[in-house]
Amino acid sequence: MQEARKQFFQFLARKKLKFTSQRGLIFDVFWHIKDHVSPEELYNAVKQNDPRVGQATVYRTLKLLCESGIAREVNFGDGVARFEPAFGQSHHDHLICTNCHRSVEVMDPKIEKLQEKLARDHGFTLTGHKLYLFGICPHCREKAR
Amino acid sequence: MQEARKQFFQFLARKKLKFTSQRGLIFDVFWHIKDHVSPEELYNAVKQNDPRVGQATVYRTLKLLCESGIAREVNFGDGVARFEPAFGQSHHDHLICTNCHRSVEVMDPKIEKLQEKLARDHGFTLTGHKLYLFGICPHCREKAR
DNA sequence: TTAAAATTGATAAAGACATTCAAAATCTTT
DNA sequence: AAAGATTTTGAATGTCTTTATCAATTTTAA
Repeated sequence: MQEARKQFFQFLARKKLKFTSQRGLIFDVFWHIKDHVSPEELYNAVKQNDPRVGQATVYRTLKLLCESGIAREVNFGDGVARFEPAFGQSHHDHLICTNCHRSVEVMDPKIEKLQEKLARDHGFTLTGHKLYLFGICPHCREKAR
Repeated sequence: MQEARKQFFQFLARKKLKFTSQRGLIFDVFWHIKDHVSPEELYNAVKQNDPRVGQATVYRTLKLLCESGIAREVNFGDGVARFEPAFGQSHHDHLICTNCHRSVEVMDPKIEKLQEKLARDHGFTLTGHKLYLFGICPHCREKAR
């Protein structure tokens, strides 16, 4: 059994939540996609495996996945929440093309360090952050010419 | 007349949009608050000056304020859009307490520079960014003990 | 002043997500 | 393994934010 799956089950056990086939299925489908999905996209993917699963269950399970550290919510500013695998994935931020809306995962340890320091300087204990860089990707810039 | 107001009017003129009393009032109230406001908060504040203004107009004007560079949208992840003055204000990001939801404006030129570089390294032309730092503020940490 | 065009406000609509609740599934105890 | 307690589920409904519609009004250019 994969590490992530185990972690999710352990989380459920710790919280005294029940292990249902729906939760297992939603985890599997989510984990298999390996990309950002909106709740609706995930719901559609899950339905292909079991059409009887309701979308409320997908929303509920997505919340559990986040709480257990398996998923992470990202928000590109288009009014739709998106979720991506967080467990075992190295942390990263997003560089988003405002033209074609595609995103690239980026990461700079120096920025992370400075964020820590910035928070500390204000007396905060940093628990997380979200950084979105918006710009025009090379592809769109090329096309614009 | 204030600089910001002038900029807003010039924006309207440039876009061949009309100068209405509502737009003037919404600008004034927004500018006077000098803090993040949700559309609803702004709507309520505007109503105190003129109860006949509709909330659709507030939403519409808020969009214009953003387009004209007067306002900037921020999103603390609580499902409500918030807007803050952007004109004449130096750029900053937000450090948000996940416990009491209060926010502090922060800024680090080194981080800004590194963001530029990060985008450039991926061939992107950076047009903007949003950075949210989440943590526990000194006040809440103290109370927790 | 008048006509063309944009704007307004009330209302309805859309869209994402949360809640409700009876039925079903899971877990615990025996 | 049966029963009882408890949680979860799915369908429907509700809520909340934001957007669209449209007739009436206001602004602006001529």
